[in-house]
Amino acid sequence: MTQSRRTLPPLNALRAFEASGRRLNFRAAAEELGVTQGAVAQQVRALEDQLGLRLFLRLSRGLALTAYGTSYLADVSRAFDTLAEATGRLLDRPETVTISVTPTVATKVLIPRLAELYAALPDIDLRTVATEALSDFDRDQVDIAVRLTRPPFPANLQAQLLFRQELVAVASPHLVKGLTLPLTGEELRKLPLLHDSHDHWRVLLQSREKLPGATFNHTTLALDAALAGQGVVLACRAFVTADLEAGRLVRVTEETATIGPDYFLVRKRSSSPRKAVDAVWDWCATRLSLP
Amino acid sequence: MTQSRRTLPPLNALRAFEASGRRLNFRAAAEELGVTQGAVAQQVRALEDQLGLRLFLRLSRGLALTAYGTSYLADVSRAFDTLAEATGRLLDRPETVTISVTPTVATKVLIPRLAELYAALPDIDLRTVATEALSDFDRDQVDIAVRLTRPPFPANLQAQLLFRQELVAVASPHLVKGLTLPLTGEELRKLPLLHDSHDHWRVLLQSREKLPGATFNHTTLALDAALAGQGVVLACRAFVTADLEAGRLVRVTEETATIGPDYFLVRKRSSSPRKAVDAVWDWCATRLSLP
DNA sequence: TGCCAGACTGTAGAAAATCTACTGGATACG
DNA sequence: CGTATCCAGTAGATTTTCTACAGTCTGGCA
Repeated sequence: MTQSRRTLPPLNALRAFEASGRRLNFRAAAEELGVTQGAVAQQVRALEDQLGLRLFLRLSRGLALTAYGTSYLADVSRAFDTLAEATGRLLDRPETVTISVTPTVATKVLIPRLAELYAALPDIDLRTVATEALSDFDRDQVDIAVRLTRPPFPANLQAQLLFRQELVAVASPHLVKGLTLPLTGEELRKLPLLHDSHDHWRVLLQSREKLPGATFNHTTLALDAALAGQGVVLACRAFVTADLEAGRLVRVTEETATIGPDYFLVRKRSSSPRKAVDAVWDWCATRLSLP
Repeated sequence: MTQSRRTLPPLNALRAFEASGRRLNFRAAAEELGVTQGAVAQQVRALEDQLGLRLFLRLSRGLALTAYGTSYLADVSRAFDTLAEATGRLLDRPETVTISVTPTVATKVLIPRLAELYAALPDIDLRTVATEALSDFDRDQVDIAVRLTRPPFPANLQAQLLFRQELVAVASPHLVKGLTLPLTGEELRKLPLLHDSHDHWRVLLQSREKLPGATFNHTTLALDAALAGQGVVLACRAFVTADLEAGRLVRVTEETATIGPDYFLVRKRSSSPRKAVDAVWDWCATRLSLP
């Protein structure tokens, strides 16, 4: 078997034989394979030559299989069917699309819209992977990512801007009850400030010093704290839109600061686009960007 | 299915994947396939690219199959096994060798030596086809032929002289009982002459006229008539050697006439010689030629 | 009968796929 | 740390494959 693996006939010639045997006509087989009649005839001739026997009888009008050809065709067809089925299964596998996002994007942007995604693309099984950083599309079997990045992008990546980091200062309405909004800088500094690992307060307040206040390693945690009335958090507008609309948070100043880098939808360019990935990509591009 | 036949991945890439998956090492797979490591890696990369998913995890030291790779490998291996088995069956088929000869050669030369052939090559199953003319090696699935022909031969044919047409006049000893051998031309003309379709008597006797006597459409029939004492036949020495040695026939004159064309062993040149055919060819070349 | 259409064969040159030969990066092992 | 052994990636060479076209053969048709 190992032996015969090495002496397998040219596979493309086998494919030509299989098609020709099914159609009993080189021209039809050629059409099916997308080549010319001569190419198929040549391949089959080479195969017969290598095997040292005729697979077809050449009739004046078409082909007929020899006894050898008939039995060989049955086996070869079976093998190609196996390959076709296996490949089909591989490609038609449950349309799982894996999206890799930061924890904050997951909590604040993606998860709230999952129901909508499911309604729009019911056949797609989305796997959400929340990690701080994406190491490798292939290794992690990730189809699409949302990442904080900036151009230029490597040629093998496709990237589309989702939203910029438009920072707004927000707090629970309970925290600022009795104060007039927007707050002045003076008033703001008196409130507890909540920090995430990006520490954008210094940018917004143009402060050189380290500002006091609780620190969280994920923006989403700082936001949770803000929702709980524990302070004012500076967050990307995209992450708080829903909470603002629902009145769970309020903007405490009118200032905004847009800083880089930006949130991009990213994927690897592939020569064989998967429909499900395309669909999720398109959905993300429209629904995850700010209106 | 017809659909997926068209979208089958590149077959050579599948073969590279199969070997790599078995060995879990591109270099080993490359060696098995007789190419370089780069070639295999390239093929596998192209396959993964087309399928749009990773089949292998590239580890620092070798490869590991992904989940997709594992299940795909099983199916692809199965398909290649099918092909290998089918091809093996086709090539290891009972070693039938077909030899096409004229009826006379069959009766007088080949069949008397079949036992010897079987003793020399017991694993070979010889199929003897006796026909007046050979139309087509391929069409008739003929491996070797013995034919009356003359050079030059087409480049795709291999030919080897077996024996020339050395005509001798023979008769049953009963027919010439009482006569002194060799006969004179005079005496010869008084005996019944047996004719086959070649009608060589006119050559030997330098006769312009049509000579009288029974006519047979095969030399072998004329010889049978001679054996039965019905006349004198002019036949190729090669066809009567055994009967002469056994005393069933005697030469009635000492004259011989060698005429063209000659008997040649002929076969089609093939890029994939079959051992059994080679063996029969060699046997014929030595055993069927005159000593 | 003569001729055309449609089938395959065979071949030379063009086009494409594949391979080789490297360079380079990563990791395990002593 | 240096060495050996993986795999990745690339450019150019090589080989394979395809196309285009000329030939041959045969059946059907006027």
